[in-house]
Order: sequence, then C-alpha cells, then structure tokens
Amino acid sequence: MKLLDIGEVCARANIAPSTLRYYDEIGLVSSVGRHGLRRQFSPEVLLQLALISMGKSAGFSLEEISRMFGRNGRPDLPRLLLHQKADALDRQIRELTALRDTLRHVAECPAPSHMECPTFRRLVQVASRRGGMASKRRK
Amino acid sequence: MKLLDIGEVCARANIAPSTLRYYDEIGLVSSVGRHGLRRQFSPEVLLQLALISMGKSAGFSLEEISRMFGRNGRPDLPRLLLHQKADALDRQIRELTALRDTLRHVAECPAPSHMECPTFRRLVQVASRRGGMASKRRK
DNA sequence: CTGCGACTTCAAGCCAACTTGAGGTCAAGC
DNA sequence: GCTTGACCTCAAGTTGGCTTGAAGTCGCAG
Repeated sequence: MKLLDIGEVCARANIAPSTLRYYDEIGLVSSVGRHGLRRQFSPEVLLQLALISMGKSAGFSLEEISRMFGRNGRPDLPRLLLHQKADALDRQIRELTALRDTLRHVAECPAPSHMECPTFRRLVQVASRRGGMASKRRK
Repeated sequence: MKLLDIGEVCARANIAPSTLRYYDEIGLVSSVGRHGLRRQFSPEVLLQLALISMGKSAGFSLEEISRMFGRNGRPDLPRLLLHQKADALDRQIRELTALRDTLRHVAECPAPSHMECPTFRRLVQVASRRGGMASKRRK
C-alpha cells in the first residue's frame, strides 16, 4: 500500500498542514513514517479525517473524537456511552431541524418583528422543548 | 409586561449570569433597564436565548447568530443568505445523521478494527461524499 | 438602620484548536 | 553540485467565548 505525504493528505482532505501536524502531535492521527523529514501517512488517514470532520461539525471536541474512534479506529468507549452519544446526536439533529425551519420561516415571514409572529414563536418553543435545552457546552 | 431580573433569566435559561452579561455587553441581547444596578430583561429574552442556544449547537458563532436574528428579532441578513444558512443546516443534518449511524454501528460491530469493516467504511464514505467535506470552519 | 446576598464593573485569566514566524533540513530537478 | 520549495521544529501568538477575582453598590428583610 502506497503512502501519502503530508501535502497530499492536506490537499485531499482540504486541511492545512499545520492542522495535520497538530493532530499528529496530539495523537489524533498518526503518521506511519518519514520521507526525509516529511511525514508519511497511510491512505487510512483520509477516512479518519472525514470522521474527524464530521465529529467536529457535531460539536465534539478532538478529545471526544479520539475516544470515539481511537487512533486506530478502535473506540475505547463502552457501547453504552457510544449509544448515548448517538442519542445526543439524535437530539441535536432534531434541534437543527427546528432551527432550519425557523430560518426558512424568518426568510419568508413578512411580520415586522419575528418576536411578534406566532409561527415564529411556536417554532422556537417547539424547538427548545424537545431535548430540553441541550446543554452540550458545559465542562 | 413584567420584567425579569438577571438572576431569574439565568435560572430559567440555565446559563450563568456572567454569560448573560457578556451577551449584553456584545449586544447579542439587551436589557431593558435596571433595578438599582441589576439588569432587567423583558421575557422576550428567553425566546432569544433559546434561539441562541440552538444556533450555538449548530456551530454558528455569536456573530452569525446576532446577524441572523438581530437583537430585536429582526434579521439583517438578506433572504438569500438565510436560505443558504438553512441549506447548510440541511447538509449538516445529513452529516450528523451519518455520524449517528456510524456511531451506532461502531457500538455494535464486532470487527477488531473498524477501519477493516466494510460497513463502517461505506458509512463514512457516504457521509463525506454528501455535502463534500462541509468546510464550516474556515474563516 | 444594619446586614446580607445578589448583583455591579473592570481587568485579567483560561481553554481549545489552531496559526504564525524564525530558522533549519532535505530530495529532486536542472 | 546547487537551487528550490515543500517540508521540519519549537515557541509564541491568536480567536472566541466565556469565567474569575477584587472591590464596590444596592434594596430589602429583620
């Protein structure tokens, strides 16, 4: 299996070299060797980076991501916890859906202030009721 | 309409007072007056905070959020842009769905390393194909 | 009228996740 | 064999979104 050097990986994954080096440094991904000084990666890493990108966009920290997928694709989280993360994602998906609908509504609604539009209020209320104010951001 | 003082708002919205003061400071919400030194808010603010919470969980910056909903519920973004944000949300929702499915799979799959599991690879590939590596994080 | 506790301001601190800069190394093409 | 340009290291800086701490103010219960 042929290796990719860092530039190649960055180009394909659309990330900055500094980012990839950083990920390597913190052990989120690992290079399989060097060509001169240049880090070389197995093509696997592209899959991992896709996963990382998804995880980030879901709001997981790099820490969490690396615990979920390990650096070898082996999660070191128990099933239960993984299912909990999945459930949290479900909640977040519902929230995002509500937000999306709200945005579309805002784009169309002719009311002078949205706070006065009943449809808007209903959307937001529905949204915040489901999942009950998902407190993702607390330490 | 009766006003809420900061403590009340924080309790109901489940955020720290320092956070609310910060939001006030940057103009994301605004207090309608003072009771002594205490900020007082209109009940509206609870709705706004719900919106802010959703926006944050969608990965929008406070800046973006305030542009989307204004501090009075008036977006100062053109319709087109709002629709684009909504579309971006759609893409993100699809990504999150894929990630959720991947997580559930990881929790169940008996393969020694996920990188070797074809189901896993397919999930990730499908995921990263849709929306083509949503580059939300670039400046 | 005194004490209390929840607020206030302001500056500084903190964390994650990078980016930047200075100064150095290397392999490949001419 | 020399240049070039993409890489390297390491330390320091940056940004967003808060939190913390010190020192002060206020209104209300007792």
